Amino acid sequence: MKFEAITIKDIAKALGLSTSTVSRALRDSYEISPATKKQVLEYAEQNHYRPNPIALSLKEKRSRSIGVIVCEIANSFFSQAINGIESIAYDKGYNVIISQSHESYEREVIDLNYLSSRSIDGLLISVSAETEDFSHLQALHERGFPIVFFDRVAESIHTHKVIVDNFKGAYDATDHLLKNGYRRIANLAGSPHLSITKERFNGYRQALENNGIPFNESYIEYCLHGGMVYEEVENALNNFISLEKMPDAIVASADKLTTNCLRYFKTKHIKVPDDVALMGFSNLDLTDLLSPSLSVVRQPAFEMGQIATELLLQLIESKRPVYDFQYKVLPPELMIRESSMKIS
Amino acid sequence: MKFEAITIKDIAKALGLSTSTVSRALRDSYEISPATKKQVLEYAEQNHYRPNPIALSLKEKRSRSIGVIVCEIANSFFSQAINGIESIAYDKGYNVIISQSHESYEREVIDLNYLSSRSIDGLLISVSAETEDFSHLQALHERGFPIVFFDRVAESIHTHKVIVDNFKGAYDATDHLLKNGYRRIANLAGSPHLSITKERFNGYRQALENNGIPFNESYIEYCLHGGMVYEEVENALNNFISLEKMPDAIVASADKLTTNCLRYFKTKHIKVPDDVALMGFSNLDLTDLLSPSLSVVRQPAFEMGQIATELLLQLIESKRPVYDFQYKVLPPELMIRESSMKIS
DNA sequence: TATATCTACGCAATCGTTCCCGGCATCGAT
DNA sequence: ATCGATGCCGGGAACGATTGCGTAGATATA
Repeated sequence: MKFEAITIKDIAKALGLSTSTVSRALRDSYEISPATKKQVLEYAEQNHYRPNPIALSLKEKRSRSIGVIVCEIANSFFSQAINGIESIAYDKGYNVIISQSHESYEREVIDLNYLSSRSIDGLLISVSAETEDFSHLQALHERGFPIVFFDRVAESIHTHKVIVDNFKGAYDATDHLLKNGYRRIANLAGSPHLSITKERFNGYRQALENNGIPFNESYIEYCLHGGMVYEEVENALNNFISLEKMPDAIVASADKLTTNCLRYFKTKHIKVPDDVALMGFSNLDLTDLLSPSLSVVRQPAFEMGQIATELLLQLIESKRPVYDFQYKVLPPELMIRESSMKIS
Repeated sequence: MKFEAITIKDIAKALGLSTSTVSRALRDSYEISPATKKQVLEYAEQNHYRPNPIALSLKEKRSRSIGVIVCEIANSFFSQAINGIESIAYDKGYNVIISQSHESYEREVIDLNYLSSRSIDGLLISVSAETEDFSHLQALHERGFPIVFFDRVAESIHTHKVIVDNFKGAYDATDHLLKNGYRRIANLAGSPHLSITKERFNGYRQALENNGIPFNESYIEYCLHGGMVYEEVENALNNFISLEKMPDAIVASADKLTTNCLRYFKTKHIKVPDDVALMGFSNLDLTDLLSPSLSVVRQPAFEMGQIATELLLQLIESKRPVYDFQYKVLPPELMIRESSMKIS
């Protein structure tokens, strides 16, 4: 099925004018007589003329659209971040093209190639859990392509980055559990390749240390797919509960880890927080309705999306190369509920 | 910051060839000598040459991208549907551009104008809760632009549509509540403009009728924003509980209605299902972890996205106008849990 | 040797739009 | 009457890639 839209040429032919005149009339140029303008404008209106954005992109060498690569949009944190991205992009007249890596490195590379071949003016990315090698991004960045990282960043690439204070988030969560009497606190961590996993682990560890609790190697388990696959959470938790000294509390380092953790305990009839307390990173809107209601570390996802987009557009619209990159760190928010209640 | 990518012209100039030769060499044409091909291919590889998709779009009069308009991506049903859309589009080499209407008619019109001005080859849409007037879509459709509706359809527009059997979903949910002993069943409905709201209401009403229960006008409340705004759910439920004969069960017709309903009851310390049972449409992955766990009508969102996309691509790639449109109705799935337990 | 055939490339148009450059009227001033 | 200014408009190149057609030069055939 062909959808042939009207062009400036069609208008010119119909009205016996040149394309230049029509173009100028449509852009309200002073060089065109009011009569001609009126004629052109009316004809364009009647025939639903819309400038072809593709032709404009070709001429202007910009598409006025930005690409976004995240692991999953069906993840509260990312869908909220995307809302933030969209809110800014929309205001500035940019289109947003979203791709999902589904936590796969291979897919991330494909998405990147797809997007970067000049159909987007810049990229916002939160790397996949599998990604260890950042050379695909590095290469693009070196050739001057605008890239801004948010949440999961590539430390080796020197550009704008927007993250939450993951150290503080994990520190505060762990500290809160300690204050509530828990002593054997485990860390259910995401992919070891991710910057956020390391930062969160460091916060967790520092809180233990500051409270005089020695770090126990068997109290950390990594989930390569960040909790996307239930079995990997199941295995990790099986390991925890089969320890002689089973943990009495868990700090989960990602959204899916937190909820799948709860699902595991429910399945195994392990009571939260009586048998084991739970506190995790999550941006779900429903954590207050869960059973038990979940104590969480919440990230300002919407704001992160907004700030990252502002930085990207700034990069895109800058006349000269930018070397002064920003590293924005936003505060997380602790929301205390039932799952981390004081030990009785 | 400018990102100037290499073009076929640059290669031609560097190698002392014409652009035609370079183009043909890159496409492995038989007309080009092996030596030249090798030279061109190597130079292109070294300099990261990628064909400019915008130039190709201009020439081929197609962008190989499709637009999607939904109310919110931060909604399980839609994010799952988008995953389905993406899975098919990706396989067929199409880009997906997502826009959110945020349940606003005005925003939907803007999104549509933005997308339709030839930067997309076709559109998948689930209309906003506010939308009563479909002329913006009608106009586009009449001019031959490929459109496929899913979930929330415009009845008056004759094109492919993919929905779930909303009547059956609501019928079965209501019937289930009746079988479990509930008699005063209310319907917390979404926007009265939406096709799905009407279909679900009809299912609800028919189930009552078939079980010999008269329909009570005060047992239906509409929420114009489909539950997006908590206050509107609050008002509706305030009306229900202030009735002399308060409902003993509620059928909620949308995701946000269902969860906000639960939130309301939790806030008011109304016990579910002891004081009032709850059953709703929802595609959340966490309904089993809520307190109480929720009985829901689940839609095959992923499959809906896939089917809608297949139909759209079929429309886009069809050589001649299509007049034989499909109306796919998929079965919903009832998931029974605690919130609709048998009356004791 | 003259003609036909084939190889390997270049020219130019095309997609829709913008914009520089130019040009033809008309008008007022000298 | 001539000149400059101004108003109004058209021609054509450019953006990047593809492709039908033309053709120079080499080789093969008669």
